[in-house]
Amino acid sequence: MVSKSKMEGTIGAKNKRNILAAAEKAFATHGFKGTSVQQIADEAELPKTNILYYFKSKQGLYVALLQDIMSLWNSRFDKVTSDDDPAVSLADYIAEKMTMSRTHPLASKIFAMEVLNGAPYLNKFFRNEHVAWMNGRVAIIESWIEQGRMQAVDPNYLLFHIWACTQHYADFSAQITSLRGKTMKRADFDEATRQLVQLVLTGCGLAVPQKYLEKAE
Amino acid sequence: MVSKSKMEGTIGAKNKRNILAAAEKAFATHGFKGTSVQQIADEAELPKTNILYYFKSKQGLYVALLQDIMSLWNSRFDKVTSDDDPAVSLADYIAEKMTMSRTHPLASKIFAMEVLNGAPYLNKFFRNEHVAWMNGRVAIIESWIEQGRMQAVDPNYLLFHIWACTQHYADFSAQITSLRGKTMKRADFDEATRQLVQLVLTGCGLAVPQKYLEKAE
DNA sequence: AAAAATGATGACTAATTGGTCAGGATTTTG
DNA sequence: CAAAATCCTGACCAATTAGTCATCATTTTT
Repeated sequence: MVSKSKMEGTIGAKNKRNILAAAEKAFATHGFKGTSVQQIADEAELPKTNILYYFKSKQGLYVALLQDIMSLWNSRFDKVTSDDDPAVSLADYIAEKMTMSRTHPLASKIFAMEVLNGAPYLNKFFRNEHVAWMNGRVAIIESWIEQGRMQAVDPNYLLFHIWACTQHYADFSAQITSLRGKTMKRADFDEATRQLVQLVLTGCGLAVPQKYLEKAE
Repeated sequence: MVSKSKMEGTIGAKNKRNILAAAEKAFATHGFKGTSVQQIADEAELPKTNILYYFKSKQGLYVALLQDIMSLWNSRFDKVTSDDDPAVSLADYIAEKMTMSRTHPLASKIFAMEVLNGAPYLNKFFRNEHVAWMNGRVAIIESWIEQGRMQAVDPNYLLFHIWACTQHYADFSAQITSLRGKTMKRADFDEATRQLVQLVLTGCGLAVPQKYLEKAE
């Protein structure tokens, strides 16, 4: 096989991925303090010392995982412009975030816990990239409003509310499952997406795009 | 003073309140595992053993605190009937929950953490009182819809979304503060409430009650 | 005021846990 | 194949921490 040379220690990379996946599961269920390196080792089926070999410390592993998670937050909404359609753009963004909650609930939970605890490892990120992102998106939404293409709502609060609702399905799944008596399946997420899109778009004086009106994608 | 006899060890009650307040602060900031009994003792300005004297164990203290917190969740919305006005009832409920996030953010955070971790101590509560409450409220909203007084939305998801948005202001305050560059003051909460009421009520095809339209209460 | 109940606390213990280290195995490179 | 780099791990250690216990102090009750 020729595909090895500079392929960056395939063995190490594989182990790191395995450890990160195990850490995600453990940290999401028990928090940073509540998770022992031994638990992660058991989950990864590796001896504890091997975890510390690849990541200098428990904290180092946690920070690496957090970075991994933040990179998942990228979205098509990042590139929306004031020429795009507000209804479609917002609806798609909501749907995208709902999909994230369905497919990466653990990542969402770890992020939530980090923020709950005052975001000690994210404050730098928040104050830099994140503020810039926010300013950009707020400007787009404001331009839609100026163009008379949607109701005058405060874009900041609108975004907060979209995040709150979409992330809720991952973060509060225990409560939702108890109340419904059954877990949220793919179809339930689709219905929740439709309900949320309807609520938000109607609330912004926008027509709901066709594809969010019925049982289809 | 005559008011002592069966007043249930005023001294003990006072200490318990003090300890619970200290525990709330500590648990909200560091989670259950991340908080040591010593930290709570320091916060309460009492020797550690005194904490263990009043509450049998760290877990016992945590459970007592959790019960305290759950009792805060009671609301006027619990008693709303199908004869009440949907717009006013929902708007007031949203406002009430927003006030809770402003005045009891620590309680909200502890609840959120508990649910994030799978709600091990709340599952019983969820399956009993909480499900009953939910069924009752869903029935009321459905009756409003049948009476043609509001849009046909799924009441379950509507309630999830109201909780998500209102609690978000307590649970994610670190992120919100970073993005805004300043903390949410009373006036900001009022504005957020107005924005959310407008979003949800309009989204449900309801007119926004007068008192949520301008800068007044 | 004696007795009983409640409140208070320092000293100690057993268990957990993050991390080190020395030495060995395996893989990659020259 | 030899050397270098990377990978692997058992044994061990120091720090933290929940909880116990014996003892003493204060308050309440009789």
